Amino acid sequence: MSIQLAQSFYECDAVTLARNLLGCLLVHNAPEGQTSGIIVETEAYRGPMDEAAHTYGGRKTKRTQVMFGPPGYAYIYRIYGMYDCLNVVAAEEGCPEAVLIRALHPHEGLPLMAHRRGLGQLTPGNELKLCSGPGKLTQAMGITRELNGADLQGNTLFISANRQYADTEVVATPRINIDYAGEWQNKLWRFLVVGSKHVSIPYSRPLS
DNA sequence: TGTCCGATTGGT
DNA sequence: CCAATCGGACAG
Repeated sequence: MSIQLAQSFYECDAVTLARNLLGCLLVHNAPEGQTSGIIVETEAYRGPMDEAAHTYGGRKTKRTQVMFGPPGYAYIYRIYGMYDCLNVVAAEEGCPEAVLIRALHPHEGLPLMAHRRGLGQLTPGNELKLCSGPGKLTQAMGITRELNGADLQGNTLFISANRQYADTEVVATPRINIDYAGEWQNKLWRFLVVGSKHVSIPYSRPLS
């Protein structure tokens, strides 16, 4: 039995939240079963000033609407016409910041994850392919755009405290695939757990 | 309405 | 390196 993170946990800037979400447990209760995983990789996207963010320049559209709402809600969008990406809304209402969940260490429901990913049976060799990327983890956990705007205080999709990582166990790198973002691509706003084999792009060396 | 392109992934 | 595949953002 796990308890949802309090809404106050999300009431901080996206960079802080991205760091603090490492080690927390993401849970999805679906009709087919429950799946969960420990968050091992995140990226922060900060409101109007961040050229990489969907809300750059204060763009408030149908898609980005939930980012302008209160913290602790799911912002889920479709990318490349085929994958859904899960974000957690941060900061406060009217301040459109969010954290992209990029990778999980699978915890519960691994056979179901393997099935949803189209990998057939769960095997030792499959395990690293389940949730090692933003598109993979939503597919594995059955998280779709139907859950866009979901309240993370609910019982369907939520995050609970699990373990905490010390700063020595965490690394910050530039964000992935945001070449269009000018100088903002240099911000060290991607956070990963050092040594985790479940991240999207493995950490190899310190940046400096 | 038309065009361009993406906070990705998997295969060549 | 490149195709898949389609909704969002924006120009006209």
